[in-house]
Amino acid sequence: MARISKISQALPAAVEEALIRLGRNIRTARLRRRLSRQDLAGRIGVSRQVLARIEKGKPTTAVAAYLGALWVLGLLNQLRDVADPDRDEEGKILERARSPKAAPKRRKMDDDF
Amino acid sequence: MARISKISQALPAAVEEALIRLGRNIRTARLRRRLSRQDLAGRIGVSRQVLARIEKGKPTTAVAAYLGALWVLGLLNQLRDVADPDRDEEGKILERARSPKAAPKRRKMDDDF
DNA sequence: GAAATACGTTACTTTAAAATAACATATAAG
DNA sequence: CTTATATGTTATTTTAAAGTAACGTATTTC
Repeated sequence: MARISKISQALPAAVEEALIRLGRNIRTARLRRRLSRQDLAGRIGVSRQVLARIEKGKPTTAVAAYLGALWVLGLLNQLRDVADPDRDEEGKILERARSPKAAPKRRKMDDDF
Repeated sequence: MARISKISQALPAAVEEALIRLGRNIRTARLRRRLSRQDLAGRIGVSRQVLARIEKGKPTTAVAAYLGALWVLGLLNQLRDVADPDRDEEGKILERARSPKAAPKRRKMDDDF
């Protein structure tokens, strides 16, 4: 980043929580696998300091570092469904409400005699 | 970032795919909600150029920007389970194998006559 | 006790991320 | 046709992210 990026200054509480939880989870998964910070960081391709920041949930760290950690730990697949359009019920409703494309027209038109 | 951060240079294919999919999903969710880039970016607290990078799945963008987008779109909750220790079956197995704490000891010891 | 390892913290340097602005085109609205 | 909006692209400046190194302490291993 750089230039503060307002988002990282005034971080929504929900985002901060999500980051801290994610970092903690990554740490737990690392310890269970008996990997040192140096080890995991090396496999991800970052320095051990960056991994330390990830485990603390630092908001300004590159997304690829987080995902790389998940990948090395074999947990990346759990990200597949996140924001999946098929599961976005609210979004689907909004879209339907907007474009009634191919409404189940019954026969011709005005056949509601 | 800065200083290249090896991770973003030689990005594992799986991570790249995950990022591209995530960006595409964010874009889809935005369009469904009839939000312009400017709009969504403003609510996240980043410039519209940064949102454009997110939707392209740029690996070097701050994790908070991605999560902020999910948050504004109401999709952040889907991240709760990612890397959840309770769901990390592999990790749990590894941990159990290491510390046989309270192994279901049958009665005393050496009672396998 | 000595040596090795893990991890936390700090400081410094290098590099690029993000903000901002200015330009473009495409499309929708008037 | 004109205007407004949305998006894409590029360039410049500012700022801090990441690498690196050097400290520290705690724990483990010999």
